[in-house]
Amino acid sequence: MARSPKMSDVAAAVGVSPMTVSRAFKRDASVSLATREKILTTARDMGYVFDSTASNLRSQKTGFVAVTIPSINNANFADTVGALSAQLSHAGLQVLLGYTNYNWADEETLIEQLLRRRPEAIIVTGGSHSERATTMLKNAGIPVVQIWDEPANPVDRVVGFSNADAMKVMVRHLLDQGRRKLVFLGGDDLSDVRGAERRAGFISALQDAGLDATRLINTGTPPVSMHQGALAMAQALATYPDMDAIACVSDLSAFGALSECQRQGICVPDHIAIGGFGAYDISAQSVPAISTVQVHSKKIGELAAQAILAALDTEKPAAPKMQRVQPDLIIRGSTQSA
Amino acid sequence: MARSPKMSDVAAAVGVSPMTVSRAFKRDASVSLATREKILTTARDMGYVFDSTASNLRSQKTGFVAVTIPSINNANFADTVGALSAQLSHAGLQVLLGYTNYNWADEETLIEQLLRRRPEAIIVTGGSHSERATTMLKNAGIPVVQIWDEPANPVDRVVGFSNADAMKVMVRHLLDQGRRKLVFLGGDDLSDVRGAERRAGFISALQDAGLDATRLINTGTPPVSMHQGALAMAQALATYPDMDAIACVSDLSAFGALSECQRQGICVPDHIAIGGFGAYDISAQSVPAISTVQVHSKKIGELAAQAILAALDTEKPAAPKMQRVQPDLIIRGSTQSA
DNA sequence: CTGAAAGCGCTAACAG
DNA sequence: CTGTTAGCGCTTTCAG
Repeated sequence: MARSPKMSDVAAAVGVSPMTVSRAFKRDASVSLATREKILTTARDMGYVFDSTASNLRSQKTGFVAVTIPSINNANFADTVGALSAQLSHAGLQVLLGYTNYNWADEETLIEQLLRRRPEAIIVTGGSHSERATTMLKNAGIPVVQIWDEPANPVDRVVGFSNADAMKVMVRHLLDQGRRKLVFLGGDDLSDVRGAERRAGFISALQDAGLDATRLINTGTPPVSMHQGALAMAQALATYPDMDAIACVSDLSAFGALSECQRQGICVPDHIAIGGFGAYDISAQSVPAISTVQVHSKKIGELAAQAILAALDTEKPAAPKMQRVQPDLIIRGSTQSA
Repeated sequence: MARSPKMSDVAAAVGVSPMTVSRAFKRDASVSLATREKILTTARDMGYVFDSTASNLRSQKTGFVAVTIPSINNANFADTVGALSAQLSHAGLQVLLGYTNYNWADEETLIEQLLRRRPEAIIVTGGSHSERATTMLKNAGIPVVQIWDEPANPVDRVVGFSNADAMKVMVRHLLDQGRRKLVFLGGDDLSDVRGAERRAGFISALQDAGLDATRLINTGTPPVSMHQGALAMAQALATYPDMDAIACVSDLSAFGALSECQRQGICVPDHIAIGGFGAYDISAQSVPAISTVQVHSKKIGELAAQAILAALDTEKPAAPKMQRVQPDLIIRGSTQSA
């Protein structure tokens, strides 16, 4: 197969200048209807494929928005990215996605790799990064949005919430149900910043209530799976036989905990109440359904996209730098008798 | 903030030619150790960020591998993409991901968008596409890998399996357990090619056994959620009160079906056996655990990456065009009494 | 509405 | 090991 045709090849075939072909490929550019049609038909017949790499260099616009998430295999982040992609694609922007593996070093490398591609904006999950990563973000000269967190020192824009406060709401609900001997499952790993914040919220809420806040079960490195949740629940039951409630770092571990209870013949919620986090599908479908914290993953994606579009559109007034997407408590059977 | 520095700015600051700076940024290029170190330090101090867009144009290499999946929110495809990304990143290649929304028209647009970015290879999920999409893939002049399917007319390379055969194995297992009144859940939508194939496998296996193969429950457009699975199960129970087994298009719908049985007080597997598909985490953790078809999502990603790397490396001998990743039946409590 | 000239920032190719 | 020259394929800019 021969070298793939370029714009000048199409131009020669049609009998116009390359510039006219270039215009024919833009929505708004002024080209006569007949000429445009002829160009597009000819281009298609020749198998011409527009070369973005050249366009990007000359126009200094790539149409990329870089996005980092801890892991691709997480329904919450997937929802955020899905909403983000959908919104941005309307504006002709494409998501360039990368995974940090819940790891600062990987994140730093990733951010550098992504910035080399000259994205027009960058969205990072989380509010704490290595020093160099923070510097790179600050100096990138493009809009930066931190999501899924509420950083003390934001780099630029933020669309997030306080993971600690969200967990406090769940703990207070468990206390309202009369539970007093609470255990927390997960969030011990330093690399899982949001998990650690949820754990801190658990501790803080119990201390406020004057209750024992030291019952914490470790699950190791994130992501915390259903299976790890089940193992941790078995450990919790062995360590704290008098426990009457457990708050889990996510719905996945909560479901693992629930299934472990079922295997051991422990009744949920009568004997032990289980609280989840994240409003994954599983929490609505399990029997009993699991009470959880709805974090509005899609909404975060939508707002982040809008923040980007507003920042990129110099015509529009600046949007607020910080947008809080307040999580909601969803009460279900796992914490409340029928 | 001033215009971001370019290579020639770094070169001027260090007192070398831009070419030497360029070489300093390549792993293997020959530059004296002292010079390279000085260049890298100076570049960092200046906040220089290498510009891939220029490099891509000049060297005619982008380092991108385009990948299409139906939906980002699917643990199976996420596993495949995760394995793919990990393998390719070792070779300095970055995944450029796009979603087809289980839709041929969207896929066609997406493939065109991706090809404009000049990826060095493209991996598409599924083996059937619009005519124009197929043409674009064939003419792209880069390695193409179709995954998760076994197309009758492959475009180029394939890493997949027969969804119909995989479902047949599940149906035969149900028959071996003495079940005779089987229902299939899902796979009716034309856009879900793999679901439709599984359904075809169900029908074929039952016909081979001389049994009624007409008990099919529709679930509408993919992806089929847990909730849709539960609704469909309720419909199945109402329509076919004498059913003794149900084969589901995925573990998610199987879990929805299981939870619906639990809500209705129907015992699984004693009264009804439930078969899933995909070996999602949920199938191992539910009570009872769900028998499923393990499709080796990660392995598919790894082999696809290797196929790409082999195709890109002209030194290496050509890998086989078609690689079958045979699914395995996993038998658990949902189809077999303890 | 269309065209000509120049150049985006980097690197292939060649020279030393 | 280092430098020079030219140009990747498109689009900005300026003319007409």
